[in-house]
Amino acid sequence: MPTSSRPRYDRQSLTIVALDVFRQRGYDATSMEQLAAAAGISKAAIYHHVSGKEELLDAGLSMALDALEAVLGEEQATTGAPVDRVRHVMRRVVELEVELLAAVSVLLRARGNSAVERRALDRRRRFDRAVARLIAQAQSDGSLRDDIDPVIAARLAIGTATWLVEWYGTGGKLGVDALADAVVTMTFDGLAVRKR
Amino acid sequence: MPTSSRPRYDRQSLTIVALDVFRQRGYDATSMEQLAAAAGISKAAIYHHVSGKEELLDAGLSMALDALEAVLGEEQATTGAPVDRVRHVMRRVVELEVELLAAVSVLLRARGNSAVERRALDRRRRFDRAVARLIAQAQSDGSLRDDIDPVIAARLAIGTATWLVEWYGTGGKLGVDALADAVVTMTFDGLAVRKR
DNA sequence: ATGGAGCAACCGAACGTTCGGTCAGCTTAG
DNA sequence: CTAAGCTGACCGAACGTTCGGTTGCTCCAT
Repeated sequence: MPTSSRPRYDRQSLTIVALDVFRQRGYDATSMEQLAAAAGISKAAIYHHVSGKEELLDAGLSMALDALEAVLGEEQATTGAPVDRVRHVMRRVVELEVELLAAVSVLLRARGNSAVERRALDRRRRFDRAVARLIAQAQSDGSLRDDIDPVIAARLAIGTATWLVEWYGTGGKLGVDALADAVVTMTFDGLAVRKR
Repeated sequence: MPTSSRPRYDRQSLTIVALDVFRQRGYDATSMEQLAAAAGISKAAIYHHVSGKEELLDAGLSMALDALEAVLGEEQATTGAPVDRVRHVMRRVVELEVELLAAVSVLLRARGNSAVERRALDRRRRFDRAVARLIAQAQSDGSLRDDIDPVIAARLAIGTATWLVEWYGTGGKLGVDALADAVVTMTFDGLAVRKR
Protein backbone atom coordinates (compact mmCIF):
# COMPACT_ATOMS: atom_id res chain seq x y z
CA MET A 1 0.00 0.00 0.00
CA PRO A 2 1.77 3.17 -1.11
CA THR A 3 1.85 6.17 1.08
CA SER A 4 0.49 8.92 -1.09
CA SER A 5 0.91 11.72 1.41
CA ARG A 6 3.09 12.82 4.26
CA PRO A 7 1.89 13.57 7.76
CA ARG A 8 1.17 17.24 8.28
CA TYR A 9 1.67 19.06 11.54
CA ASP A 10 1.26 22.49 12.91
CA ARG A 11 2.85 23.91 16.00
CA GLN A 12 0.09 22.73 18.31
CA SER A 13 -0.13 19.17 17.09
CA LEU A 14 3.64 18.86 17.19
CA THR A 15 3.66 20.13 20.75
CA ILE A 16 1.22 17.38 21.74
CA VAL A 17 3.51 14.71 20.31
CA ALA A 18 6.49 16.33 21.98
CA LEU A 19 4.81 16.35 25.37
CA ASP A 20 4.11 12.64 25.19
CA VAL A 21 7.71 11.85 24.38
CA PHE A 22 9.03 14.30 26.96
CA ARG A 23 6.80 12.69 29.54
CA GLN A 24 8.13 9.21 28.77
CA ARG A 25 11.79 9.96 28.43
CA GLY A 26 12.24 13.29 30.14
CA TYR A 27 12.86 16.47 28.22
CA ASP A 28 16.64 16.37 28.44
CA ALA A 29 16.87 12.71 27.49
CA THR A 30 14.69 13.18 24.43
CA SER A 31 16.61 13.81 21.24
CA MET A 32 15.10 15.61 18.30
CA GLU A 33 15.61 12.42 16.31
CA GLN A 34 13.42 10.53 18.78
CA LEU A 35 10.82 13.24 18.62
CA ALA A 36 10.88 13.18 14.86
CA ALA A 37 10.45 9.40 14.88
CA ALA A 38 7.43 9.68 17.18
CA ALA A 39 5.88 12.27 14.88
CA GLY A 40 6.72 10.30 11.74
CA ILE A 41 8.57 13.18 10.08
CA SER A 42 12.19 14.14 9.74
CA LYS A 43 14.10 16.01 12.38
CA ALA A 44 14.59 18.96 10.06
CA ALA A 45 10.87 19.33 9.44
CA ILE A 46 10.34 20.13 13.09
CA TYR A 47 12.22 23.39 12.61
CA HIS A 48 9.63 24.61 10.15
CA HIS A 49 7.22 24.90 13.06
CA VAL A 50 9.40 25.85 16.02
CA SER A 51 12.66 27.63 16.43
CA GLY A 52 14.10 24.84 18.57
CA LYS A 53 13.57 22.18 21.18
CA GLU A 54 12.98 24.74 23.89
CA GLU A 55 10.06 26.29 22.09
CA LEU A 56 8.27 22.95 22.31
CA LEU A 57 8.96 22.81 26.03
CA ASP A 58 7.76 26.38 26.48
CA ALA A 59 4.54 25.68 24.60
CA GLY A 60 3.87 22.55 26.66
CA LEU A 61 4.61 24.16 30.01
CA SER A 62 2.37 27.08 29.12
CA MET A 63 -0.50 24.73 28.37
CA ALA A 64 -0.26 23.29 31.87
CA LEU A 65 0.24 26.58 33.68
CA ASP A 66 -2.42 28.48 31.77
CA ALA A 67 -4.94 25.83 32.72
CA LEU A 68 -3.93 25.70 36.38
CA GLU A 69 -3.96 29.47 36.72
CA ALA A 70 -7.37 29.63 35.09
CA VAL A 71 -8.73 27.48 37.91
CA LEU A 72 -7.91 30.23 40.38
CA GLY A 73 -10.10 32.61 38.40
CA GLU A 74 -13.16 30.36 38.29
CA GLU A 75 -16.25 31.55 40.09
CA GLN A 76 -16.22 28.70 42.60
CA ALA A 77 -12.62 29.56 43.41
CA THR A 78 -13.25 33.24 43.93
CA THR A 79 -16.58 33.40 45.73
CA GLY A 80 -18.03 31.58 48.66
CA ALA A 81 -16.56 30.19 51.84
CA PRO A 82 -12.78 29.83 51.75
CA VAL A 83 -12.86 26.13 52.61
CA ASP A 84 -15.22 25.46 49.72
CA ARG A 85 -12.94 27.39 47.43
CA VAL A 86 -9.97 25.27 48.51
CA ARG A 87 -11.98 22.11 47.86
CA HIS A 88 -13.00 23.36 44.47
CA VAL A 89 -9.43 24.23 43.51
CA MET A 90 -8.21 20.81 44.62
CA ARG A 91 -10.84 19.01 42.58
CA ARG A 92 -10.15 21.10 39.53
CA VAL A 93 -6.41 20.58 39.84
CA VAL A 94 -6.95 16.82 39.81
CA GLU A 95 -9.27 17.06 36.82
CA LEU A 96 -6.83 19.21 34.88
CA GLU A 97 -3.94 16.97 35.71
CA VAL A 98 -5.74 14.01 34.26
CA GLU A 99 -6.79 16.00 31.21
CA LEU A 100 -3.34 17.46 30.57
CA LEU A 101 -1.36 14.54 31.97
CA ALA A 102 1.70 14.89 29.77
CA ALA A 103 1.95 18.66 30.09
CA VAL A 104 1.66 18.58 33.87
CA SER A 105 4.09 15.69 34.11
CA VAL A 106 6.66 17.68 32.16
CA LEU A 107 5.90 20.74 34.28
CA LEU A 108 6.53 18.98 37.55
CA ARG A 109 9.93 17.90 36.33
CA ALA A 110 11.10 21.35 35.26
CA ARG A 111 14.46 22.02 36.86
CA GLY A 112 15.50 25.56 36.10
CA ASN A 113 18.22 24.84 33.58
CA SER A 114 16.96 27.45 31.14
CA ALA A 115 15.01 30.68 31.17
CA VAL A 116 11.97 28.76 29.93
CA GLU A 117 12.14 26.39 32.89
CA ARG A 118 12.79 29.14 35.39
CA ARG A 119 9.75 31.06 34.19
CA ALA A 120 7.65 27.96 34.60
CA LEU A 121 8.98 27.41 38.11
CA ASP A 122 8.15 31.01 38.99
CA ARG A 123 4.59 30.54 37.79
CA ARG A 124 4.33 27.32 39.76
CA ARG A 125 5.44 29.06 42.91
CA ARG A 126 2.93 31.83 42.37
CA PHE A 127 0.21 29.22 41.97
CA ASP A 128 1.28 27.52 45.20
CA ARG A 129 1.24 30.82 47.04
CA ALA A 130 -2.23 31.64 45.80
CA VAL A 131 -3.47 28.30 47.14
CA ALA A 132 -1.68 28.95 50.41
CA ARG A 133 -3.55 32.26 50.72
CA LEU A 134 -6.85 30.46 50.25
CA ILE A 135 -5.86 27.94 52.91
CA ALA A 136 -4.82 30.72 55.27
CA GLN A 137 -8.27 32.29 54.86
CA ALA A 138 -9.96 29.01 55.66
CA GLN A 139 -7.75 28.66 58.71
CA SER A 140 -8.67 32.16 59.83
CA ASP A 141 -12.37 31.43 59.71
CA GLY A 142 -11.81 28.20 61.62
CA SER A 143 -12.82 25.72 58.98
CA LEU A 144 -9.31 24.37 58.38
CA ARG A 145 -6.90 23.46 61.14
CA ASP A 146 -4.31 26.09 61.80
CA ASP A 147 -1.62 23.96 63.44
CA ILE A 148 -0.03 23.43 60.01
CA ASP A 149 1.49 26.52 58.37
CA PRO A 150 -0.64 27.49 55.34
CA VAL A 151 2.35 27.46 53.00
CA ILE A 152 3.29 23.96 54.14
CA ALA A 153 -0.34 22.83 53.95
CA ALA A 154 -0.60 24.19 50.42
CA ARG A 155 2.57 22.45 49.36
CA LEU A 156 1.50 19.15 50.88
CA ALA A 157 -1.99 19.37 49.39
CA ILE A 158 -0.77 20.35 45.94
CA GLY A 159 1.94 17.72 46.15
CA THR A 160 -0.65 15.06 46.88
CA ALA A 161 -2.64 16.05 43.84
CA THR A 162 0.28 16.70 41.56
CA TRP A 163 2.09 13.44 42.18
CA LEU A 164 -0.76 11.53 40.66
CA VAL A 165 0.52 12.31 37.16
CA GLU A 166 3.31 9.86 37.97
CA TRP A 167 1.05 6.90 38.41
CA TYR A 168 -2.36 7.72 37.03
CA GLY A 169 -3.29 5.32 34.29
CA THR A 170 -0.78 2.66 35.33
CA GLY A 171 -3.41 0.15 36.24
CA GLY A 172 -6.95 0.07 37.52
CA LYS A 173 -9.87 1.89 36.05
CA LEU A 174 -10.30 4.77 38.44
CA GLY A 175 -12.27 7.57 36.84
CA VAL A 176 -11.33 11.19 37.28
CA ASP A 177 -14.30 11.88 39.57
CA ALA A 178 -13.46 9.01 41.90
CA LEU A 179 -9.82 10.07 41.87
CA ALA A 180 -10.68 13.67 42.73
CA ASP A 181 -12.92 12.34 45.51
CA ALA A 182 -10.07 10.28 46.94
CA VAL A 183 -7.65 13.19 46.82
CA VAL A 184 -10.09 15.64 48.40
CA THR A 185 -11.18 13.10 51.02
CA MET A 186 -7.66 12.31 52.09
CA THR A 187 -6.57 15.92 52.03
CA PHE A 188 -9.46 17.24 54.07
CA ASP A 189 -10.65 14.31 56.14
CA GLY A 190 -7.55 12.14 56.26
CA LEU A 191 -7.25 8.38 56.15
CA ALA A 192 -7.94 7.70 59.79
CA VAL A 193 -11.32 6.50 60.88
CA ARG A 194 -13.05 8.87 63.27
CA LYS A 195 -13.03 7.74 66.88
CA ARG A 196 -16.45 7.93 68.51
CA MET B 1 47.49 31.30 47.99
CA PRO B 2 48.88 28.29 46.14
CA THR B 3 46.95 25.11 46.05
CA SER B 4 49.45 22.65 47.29
CA SER B 5 47.27 19.59 46.94
CA ARG B 6 44.48 18.24 44.85
CA PRO B 7 41.12 17.10 46.14
CA ARG B 8 40.94 13.38 46.63
CA TYR B 9 37.77 11.40 46.18
CA ASP B 10 36.59 7.88 46.57
CA ARG B 11 33.55 6.36 44.99
CA GLN B 12 31.23 7.33 47.84
CA SER B 13 32.27 10.95 48.15
CA LEU B 14 32.09 11.35 44.40
CA THR B 15 28.60 9.89 44.41
CA ILE B 16 27.52 12.50 46.96
CA VAL B 17 28.76 15.32 44.74
CA ALA B 18 27.09 13.72 41.75
CA LEU B 19 23.76 13.46 43.53
CA ASP B 20 23.79 17.14 44.36
CA VAL B 21 24.44 18.11 40.76
CA PHE B 22 21.94 15.55 39.45
CA ARG B 23 19.36 16.97 41.82
CA GLN B 24 19.91 20.53 40.61
CA ARG B 25 20.18 19.93 36.91
CA GLY B 26 18.61 16.55 36.40
CA TYR B 27 20.66 13.47 35.57
CA ASP B 28 20.29 13.70 31.81
CA ALA B 29 21.07 17.39 31.69
CA THR B 30 24.22 16.99 33.76
CA SER B 31 27.38 16.59 31.73
CA MET B 32 30.43 14.89 33.12
CA GLU B 33 32.28 18.17 32.63
CA GLN B 34 29.78 19.91 34.93
CA LEU B 35 30.15 17.12 37.45
CA ALA B 36 33.92 17.41 37.33
CA ALA B 37 33.69 21.15 37.86
CA ALA B 38 31.47 20.64 40.90
CA ALA B 39 33.93 18.12 42.34
CA GLY B 40 36.93 20.30 41.51
CA ILE B 41 38.71 17.56 39.57
CA SER B 42 39.06 16.75 35.91
CA LYS B 43 36.48 14.77 34.03
CA ALA B 44 38.98 11.98 33.38
CA ALA B 45 39.66 11.56 37.08
CA ILE B 46 36.07 10.53 37.64
CA TYR B 47 36.69 7.39 35.62
CA HIS B 48 39.29 6.25 38.09
CA HIS B 49 36.48 5.68 40.58
CA VAL B 50 33.52 4.67 38.45
CA SER B 51 33.09 2.97 35.14
CA GLY B 52 30.75 5.65 33.81
CA LYS B 53 27.98 8.14 34.46
CA GLU B 54 25.42 5.43 35.02
CA GLU B 55 27.37 3.89 37.84
CA LEU B 56 27.04 7.16 39.74
CA LEU B 57 23.30 7.13 39.16
CA ASP B 58 23.05 3.51 40.23
CA ALA B 59 24.99 4.18 43.42
CA GLY B 60 22.80 7.17 44.25
CA LEU B 61 19.51 5.44 43.54
CA SER B 62 20.62 2.48 45.63
CA MET B 63 21.34 4.76 48.57
CA ALA B 64 17.78 6.03 48.51
CA LEU B 65 16.10 2.68 47.91
CA ASP B 66 18.20 0.76 50.44
CA ALA B 67 17.20 3.26 53.10
CA LEU B 68 13.51 3.25 52.21
CA GLU B 69 13.34 -0.51 52.09
CA ALA B 70 15.09 -0.74 55.43
CA VAL B 71 12.23 1.21 56.98
CA LEU B 72 9.86 -1.60 56.10
CA GLY B 73 12.03 -3.97 58.11
CA GLU B 74 12.15 -1.89 61.27
CA GLU B 75 10.54 -3.29 64.38
CA GLN B 76 7.91 -0.56 64.57
CA ALA B 77 6.99 -1.27 60.95
CA THR B 78 6.66 -5.01 61.44
CA THR B 79 5.01 -5.40 64.80
CA GLY B 80 2.03 -3.78 66.47
CA ALA B 81 -1.25 -2.47 65.16
CA PRO B 82 -1.32 -1.95 61.40
CA VAL B 83 -2.34 1.70 61.67
CA ASP B 84 0.61 2.39 63.96
CA ARG B 85 2.90 0.68 61.52
CA VAL B 86 1.62 2.85 58.69
CA ARG B 87 2.18 5.96 60.80
CA HIS B 88 5.67 4.82 61.63
CA VAL B 89 6.54 4.18 58.00
CA MET B 90 5.23 7.60 56.96
CA ARG B 91 7.28 9.35 59.61
CA ARG B 92 10.40 7.44 58.73
CA VAL B 93 9.92 8.11 55.02
CA VAL B 94 9.80 11.84 55.73
CA GLU B 95 12.88 11.65 57.92
CA LEU B 96 14.82 9.70 55.32
CA GLU B 97 13.78 12.00 52.56
CA VAL B 98 15.17 14.95 54.45
CA GLU B 99 18.33 13.05 55.31
CA LEU B 100 18.92 11.77 51.77
CA LEU B 101 17.34 14.69 49.98
CA ALA B 102 19.43 14.58 46.82
CA ALA B 103 19.27 10.80 46.44
CA VAL B 104 15.50 10.69 46.85
CA SER B 105 15.04 13.65 44.56
CA VAL B 106 17.01 11.88 41.84
CA LEU B 107 15.05 8.69 42.54
CA LEU B 108 11.68 10.30 42.09
CA ARG B 109 12.71 11.59 38.70
CA ALA B 110 13.89 8.25 37.36
CA ARG B 111 12.20 7.63 34.03
CA GLY B 112 13.08 4.18 32.80
CA ASN B 113 15.47 5.12 30.03
CA SER B 114 18.09 2.59 31.10
CA ALA B 115 18.30 -0.70 32.94
CA VAL B 116 19.54 1.15 36.03
CA GLU B 117 16.47 3.39 36.05
CA ARG B 118 14.09 0.55 35.37
CA ARG B 119 15.49 -1.44 38.28
CA ALA B 120 15.00 1.56 40.51
CA LEU B 121 11.42 2.01 39.30
CA ASP B 122 10.73 -1.66 40.02
CA ARG B 123 12.03 -1.30 43.53
CA ARG B 124 9.93 1.84 44.01
CA ARG B 125 6.83 0.00 42.90
CA ARG B 126 7.57 -2.84 45.29
CA PHE B 127 7.95 -0.34 48.11
CA ASP B 128 4.61 1.26 47.23
CA ARG B 129 2.92 -2.11 47.16
CA ALA B 130 4.31 -3.03 50.57
CA VAL B 131 2.88 0.19 52.00
CA ALA B 132 -0.42 -0.55 50.30
CA ARG B 133 -0.50 -3.94 52.02
CA LEU B 134 0.00 -2.26 55.38
CA ILE B 135 -2.80 0.17 54.61
CA ALA B 136 -5.07 -2.67 53.53
CA GLN B 137 -4.47 -4.38 56.88
CA ALA B 138 -5.35 -1.22 58.75
CA GLN B 139 -8.49 -0.89 56.67
CA SER B 140 -9.42 -4.47 57.45
CA ASP B 141 -9.24 -3.92 61.19
CA GLY B 142 -11.29 -0.75 60.87
CA SER B 143 -8.70 1.80 61.87
CA LEU B 144 -8.28 3.34 58.42
CA ARG B 145 -11.18 4.24 56.14
CA ASP B 146 -11.82 1.70 53.47
CA ASP B 147 -13.67 3.86 50.95
CA ILE B 148 -10.34 4.60 49.27
CA ASP B 149 -8.63 1.66 47.56
CA PRO B 150 -5.47 0.73 49.51
CA VAL B 151 -3.26 1.02 46.45
CA ILE B 152 -4.60 4.51 45.72
CA ALA B 153 -4.32 5.48 49.38
CA ALA B 154 -0.71 4.27 49.42
CA ARG B 155 0.14 6.21 46.32
CA LEU B 156 -1.49 9.38 47.62
CA ALA B 157 0.16 9.06 51.02
CA ILE B 158 3.59 8.32 49.61
CA GLY B 159 3.13 11.06 47.05
CA THR B 160 2.41 13.55 49.82
CA ALA B 161 5.58 12.59 51.61
CA THR B 162 7.75 12.19 48.56
CA TRP B 163 6.91 15.48 46.95
CA LEU B 164 8.48 17.33 49.81
CA VAL B 165 11.95 16.76 48.36
CA GLU B 166 10.93 19.27 45.70
CA TRP B 167 10.49 22.13 48.08
CA TYR B 168 12.02 21.23 51.42
CA GLY B 169 14.66 23.72 52.35
CA THR B 170 13.40 26.42 49.98
CA GLY B 171 12.47 28.80 52.74
CA GLY B 172 11.35 28.67 56.32
CA LYS B 173 13.00 26.79 59.09
CA LEU B 174 10.76 23.79 59.48
CA GLY B 175 12.57 21.01 61.30
CA VAL B 176 12.25 17.42 60.23
CA ASP B 177 10.11 16.49 63.24
CA ALA B 178 7.64 19.28 62.62
CA LEU B 179 7.56 18.36 58.95
CA ALA B 180 6.90 14.71 59.69
CA ASP B 181 4.16 15.80 62.08
CA ALA B 182 2.53 17.91 59.37
CA VAL B 183 2.68 15.10 56.83
CA VAL B 184 1.30 12.51 59.22
CA THR B 185 -1.37 14.85 60.52
CA MET B 186 -2.62 15.76 57.10
CA THR B 187 -2.43 12.21 55.81
CA PHE B 188 -4.32 10.67 58.73
CA ASP B 189 -6.46 13.45 60.11
CA GLY B 190 -6.79 15.76 57.13
CA LEU B 191 -6.87 19.51 57.01
CA ALA B 192 -10.52 19.98 57.85
CA VAL B 193 -11.52 20.96 61.33
CA ARG B 194 -13.73 18.42 63.07
CA LYS B 195 -17.39 19.32 63.30
CA ARG B 196 -18.84 18.86 66.74
C1' DA C 1 -11.08 19.92 -17.33
C1' DT C 2 -6.21 20.88 -17.01
C1' DG C 3 -1.89 22.57 -16.08
C1' DG C 4 0.93 25.90 -13.88
C1' DA C 5 1.99 28.77 -9.84
C1' DG C 6 2.42 29.18 -5.16
C1' DC C 7 2.75 27.61 -0.71
C1' DA C 8 3.33 25.19 3.74
C1' DA C 9 5.38 21.40 5.16
C1' DC C 10 8.70 18.44 4.43
C1' DC C 11 13.48 16.23 3.10
C1' DG C 12 18.63 14.52 3.17
C1' DA C 13 23.01 16.25 3.86
C1' DA C 14 25.89 18.83 6.38
C1' DC C 15 27.32 21.85 10.14
C1' DG C 16 29.68 23.11 14.59
C1' DT C 17 29.42 21.74 19.14
C1' DT C 18 29.00 18.74 22.97
C1' DC C 19 28.69 14.36 24.72
C1' DG C 20 30.69 10.29 27.57
C1' DG C 21 34.69 8.14 27.52
C1' DT C 22 40.10 6.86 26.75
C1' DC C 23 45.10 7.19 27.17
C1' DA C 24 49.87 8.18 28.26
C1' DG C 25 51.93 10.55 31.48
C1' DC C 26 52.25 13.45 35.76
C1' DT C 27 51.46 14.29 40.83
C1' DT C 28 50.96 13.31 45.53
C1' DA C 29 50.16 10.82 49.85
C1' DG C 30 51.74 7.33 52.66
C1' DC D 1 59.68 4.62 46.32
C1' DT D 2 55.18 3.22 44.69
C1' DA D 3 50.64 3.08 43.54
C1' DA D 4 46.46 5.53 43.81
C1' DG D 5 44.64 9.44 42.04
C1' DC D 6 44.86 12.84 38.90
C1' DT D 7 45.75 15.55 34.22
C1' DG D 8 45.37 17.58 29.32
C1' DA D 9 44.76 16.07 24.92
C1' DC D 10 42.28 13.33 22.33
C1' DC D 11 38.45 10.13 20.34
C1' DG D 12 34.01 8.68 17.79
C1' DA D 13 29.28 9.29 18.32
C1' DA D 14 25.52 12.03 18.92
C1' DC D 15 23.58 16.37 19.71
C1' DG D 16 20.49 20.44 18.07
C1' DT D 17 20.33 23.16 14.21
C1' DT D 18 20.85 24.99 9.29
C1' DC D 19 20.77 24.78 4.36
C1' DG D 20 19.33 24.17 -0.34
C1' DG D 21 16.14 21.52 -2.40
C1' DT D 22 11.55 18.54 -2.89
C1' DT D 23 6.72 17.30 -2.34
C1' DG D 24 1.83 17.32 -2.31
C1' DC D 25 -1.86 20.09 -2.13
C1' DT D 26 -4.80 24.05 -3.29
C1' DC D 27 -6.09 27.65 -6.20
C1' DC D 28 -6.80 29.96 -10.40
C1' DA D 29 -6.57 31.14 -15.29
C1' DT D 30 -7.46 29.34 -19.62
